[in-house]
This record gives sequence, C-alpha cells and structure tokens, in this order.
Amino acid sequence: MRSETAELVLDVAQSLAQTRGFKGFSFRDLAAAIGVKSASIHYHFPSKADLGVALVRRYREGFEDSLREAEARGAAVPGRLKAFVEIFRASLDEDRLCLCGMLGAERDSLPPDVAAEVRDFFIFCEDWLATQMKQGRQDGCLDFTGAPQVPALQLLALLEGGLVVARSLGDPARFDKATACFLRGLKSGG
Amino acid sequence: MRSETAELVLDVAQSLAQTRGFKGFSFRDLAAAIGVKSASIHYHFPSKADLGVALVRRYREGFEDSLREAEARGAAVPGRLKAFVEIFRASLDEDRLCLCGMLGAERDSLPPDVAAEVRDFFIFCEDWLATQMKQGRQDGCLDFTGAPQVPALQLLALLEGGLVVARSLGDPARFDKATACFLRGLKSGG
DNA sequence: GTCTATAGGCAGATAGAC
DNA sequence: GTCTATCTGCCTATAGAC
Repeated sequence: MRSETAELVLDVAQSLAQTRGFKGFSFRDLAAAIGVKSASIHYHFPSKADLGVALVRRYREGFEDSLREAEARGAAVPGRLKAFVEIFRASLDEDRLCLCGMLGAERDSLPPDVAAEVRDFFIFCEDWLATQMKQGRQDGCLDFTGAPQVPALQLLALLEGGLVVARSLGDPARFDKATACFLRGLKSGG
Repeated sequence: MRSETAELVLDVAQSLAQTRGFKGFSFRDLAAAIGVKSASIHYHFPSKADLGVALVRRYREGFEDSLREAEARGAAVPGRLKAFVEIFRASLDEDRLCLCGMLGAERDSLPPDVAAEVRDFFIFCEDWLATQMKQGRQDGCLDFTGAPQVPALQLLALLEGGLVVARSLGDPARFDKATACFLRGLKSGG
C-alpha cells in the first residue's frame, strides 16, 4: 500500500510527465503542486528514477484494469478495441500524451529502469491487441490477412503518433478521424 | 548563408535532439562535440530558442528537398510514398526519432517559436501526403474511400508512433512490418 | 512525515579580452 | 569567431531538527 501523499505525488507527476516530459518537471514542481517541500517528495521516492518506475508501473496497471473491465462487461472484440482507443483519446481531452509515448520518445535521457518499464508497457499493449485481433478474426468480426501482430502494431503506433500530431496541431478531430477510419477498415465488410 | 561552424552545430544538435530531446542537450554538449567553448555556440545562436527554430526549419527544408527529388525522379505515387517512409526509416537506422516527433511530444516544454515550427512541419507533411493520396486515387494506383486527408494523417501518425514504439523495443523490424502492410493496404487490388 | 538548510553540479546567458 | 571568466538560477539529493 502506498500513502495518500505518495499517490498524490504520482498523480501530479503523471500529469506533468504527460505534458512536459520526464525532464520537464522537478521535485520542486511536485512539492509546490501538493503544498509540501521537495525534501518530502524524496521521503516517498528517494530518487527521480524511483518515482519514474513507480509512475510507469502504476500507469500500466491502470491500463490493465481498464481493459479487464471492458472484457468483464462482456464487450466483443470491436468494443474492446474501442475501449483501448478511448483510453488514449481521453489523454487528448486533457491535452496530454500517453505517458509511455512521451517517455518512449525520451528513452535516451531516461534512467534505465524507467526505460525498461516503458518497454514492458509497449509489449503488454502489443500482446493484448494481438490477442484481440486474433480472436476478432476467429469470431468473423475482423478481416485482415497475415499475422495478428501487424494490425496490433499498426494500431499502437497510430495511437501514439496520432496523439503527438493531433496535439501538436491543436486538433483532436484529426486523431478521431485517423483512428475511427482505421478501426472501420479492420471490420469485416468495412 | 550559414557559416561552416553553424552548420556543424546544427548537425550535432539535431542528432542529440533526435535521441535525447530538446532538453536533453546543452550548449556545453554541442561545444564539446565540435571542439569549441559554449560561448562560441552563443555567437552563432544567441539563445537556445534561436537554435531550435533553425534546427526545425532546416529539417523541414531537408524533407522538402528529398521529396522534390523523388518527384523529379519521375516516381509515381507509390514510389513517392515509399520515399517518404524511407526518410523516417533512415532515422531508425541511427537509433533516432523524427526530430519533429520528438519535439512535438515535448511541445509544452518548448520555446513557443520552436513549437510553431514543429506545427508547420506537420502541416507540410499532411498536405504533401494528402496531395499524393488524391493523385494516387485519380491515377488508379491507390484505393481508399473518403477524404485523402485521412490516409495522409494515418500514415503520418503511423510513422511517428512507429518510430517511438520500434525504437523503444529495440526492433526496427516492427516499424517495417507496420508501414509495409499499411502501404500495401492502400494499393488498389491489395 | 515534514521541515530548514545546504551541498555540488549543471543549465542558459553575458562581458570583455584577443 | 573564439576565448576566459562569471553571474544567476535551477536541479537532484542529503543531513539533521522537529
């Protein structure tokens, strides 16, 4: 279990990391935002690398929870893919990137442990998506040729890149167009 | 005309920006790499914002030159799209991102002038790609429904995101699979 | 758990000699 | 054009009181 303050720190850190990047916020920024001194942040997370690892791990767990929930709702494959897309889309509403899209870009200036967590996140996404693609084709609701890994990778890349481009242009609609048409193209008879 | 040293500075800065991000390199880094002192860098580029603007502008001009060259070669639309993809792919060979993919992610911690140049870059790419898509459909070599802007955006996002994911996973082949299959899907009869 | 205080380093930027 | 020297400010991180 993590203390309330530690969770608050992670909330603020995530928001700043998704907008400014890992090097774009400091312990002082976090401290000021929650009304403590930076030394207190170090009490909860000794180093910035520790904070980064916790940040990405929690982020991935959030993804896993959301997706499990979509599966538990009994959603079929297209609904599950839509749920996946909407997690990304929600970031855009707050003018943020995917945390791991941001950190993945910054890889070479990241503490190695953090970079490893980002890698794990992408692997998780690719695996989950590939599983859905395979299942969808079996169910007859998706139509594509070749390995399920390919549309999985395409969707993941489209989402990560779509956030960057749409946010840079200040136009979320561009993200919506690109992703909606991609999903439509995957559907059998679409 | 820019001095030889200034061009050298831009070369090093571009390489570092594509790997570590804009906040991931300093005037001292650039100076050390080319064997001068940081004050000399300030002589050529008074502020880091000035350097950033010059960097992105030169990058876009390089794109424009490469694409004009592909058109001048008499390449048809599929060949032109391939040329576009290969500019991105070349970054991956050096374990770099697209400069504007990186800077676009970092937008909120960028000098405003630099962010504006990045926006211009994306607009240019979208326009160029949309023009190709439209032409390709007229020529009968591309097959898609709806506005040409949509596959243009999809390809741009796929490339930017594909670089981040593939580089994060240390596997350029993932970029190749995703992009090759996307281009194949666009071709009529494919 | 949070504080004050501080160490030690690196950042962008400038002044002025050569 | 490049240099030395320096200013000012921010960063991560730690020691030790409360």
